[in-house]
Amino acid sequence: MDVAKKNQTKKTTKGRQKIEINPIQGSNRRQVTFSKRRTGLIKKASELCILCGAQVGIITFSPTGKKAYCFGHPDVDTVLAQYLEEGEEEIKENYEDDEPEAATKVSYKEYKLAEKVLEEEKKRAAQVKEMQMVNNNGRFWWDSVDMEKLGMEELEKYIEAMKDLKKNVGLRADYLLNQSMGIVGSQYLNLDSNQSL
Amino acid sequence: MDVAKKNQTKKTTKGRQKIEINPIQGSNRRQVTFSKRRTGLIKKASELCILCGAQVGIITFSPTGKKAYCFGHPDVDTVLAQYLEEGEEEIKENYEDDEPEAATKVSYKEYKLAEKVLEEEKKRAAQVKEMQMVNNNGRFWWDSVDMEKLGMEELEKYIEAMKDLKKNVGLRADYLLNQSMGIVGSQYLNLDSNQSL
DNA sequence: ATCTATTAATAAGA
DNA sequence: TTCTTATTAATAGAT
Repeated sequence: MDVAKKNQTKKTTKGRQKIEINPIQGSNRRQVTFSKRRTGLIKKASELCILCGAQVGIITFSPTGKKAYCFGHPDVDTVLAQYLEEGEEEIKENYEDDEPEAATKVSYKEYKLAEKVLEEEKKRAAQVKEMQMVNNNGRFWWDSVDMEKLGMEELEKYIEAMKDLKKNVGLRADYLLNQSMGIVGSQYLNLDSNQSL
Repeated sequence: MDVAKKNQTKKTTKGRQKIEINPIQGSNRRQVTFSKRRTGLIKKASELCILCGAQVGIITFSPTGKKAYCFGHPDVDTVLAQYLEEGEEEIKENYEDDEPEAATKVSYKEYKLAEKVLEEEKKRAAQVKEMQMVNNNGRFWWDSVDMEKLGMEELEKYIEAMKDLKKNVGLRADYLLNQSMGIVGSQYLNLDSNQSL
């Protein structure tokens, strides 16, 4: 504080005021606070990473707007992947007792997340062009009847196509598996193909 | 501060000291700081949620130990799923122009995440018992030769088994698809089944 | 864990 | 959003 300000008898601001931690009503004030505190949160997180060598991932959404503000060290996706892998470890532990029932002991968080990703994949897959790469006149490449009629060269091509597909879109293959079940079902069993698996 | 302490001329502590944000060397001191600051970080996050109605997800790993300390509002997986869906939206936008090349424009973060999860699935799947549910004397249920020999009842059972499997473990089905490719490959094409797809 | 002297974050105002 | 300040809140070091 410089001398001029020190000599002022009237304080220029009220300074920081004590607040209760309750929802802020004014939307403008709320947005300002969100901005300030989000910055502070991420600063704290980065300090934690540097001081302690920790890995931290943060994702924030303001109530209005769908924009995600993220922080991650080393990066958000690495931390997320480790979080998911931890879920995998828990499943492994569950298998140790070798009971058949162990198969149903899947962590809820893993299942829920996989389910959401899968749902998105399914929705979008209908519009995807390269789906036709593994579909030959409506027959999928593992369709039992036609499989053996294919020459080695053709079969190899389909397998390569499947590999590329997998490389490019990851979970897309899951959709194909669903489709195959639907096809077998409607062909032999008259199942409703819209039912959710 | 009570009167007795007030009258002491010697200060009882040095109080908070200024520190530089650099890696803490002593592992004990580092662990203490991690614990304190992790608590502080999560407190700040919860305040942000309440004050501003924000959604926040935090995942932290200390450098030692694989334990994840998480915070989430409404919960970690909801926030994660929204983060992933945001990636999906970006992909959808890429599809708008209907180019064939658009199919390969998968967000790197989505691909990397799916890849990691998939890798874990593959590693562990070899040990999983219920794999045998879809395996009949070494033949997979969609094995072309034997498929048509199965009765309706048996086939239906296998499909139900597959559905349960899918319901329980989400991405596990991907492994089966890999296996099917490996089997077809080694049977007809003499591919190395250990190659990564 | 608890204690404080001190630094750091931030509410309000401009 | 960015800046200022008075004040509250977080925490480093020690116990």
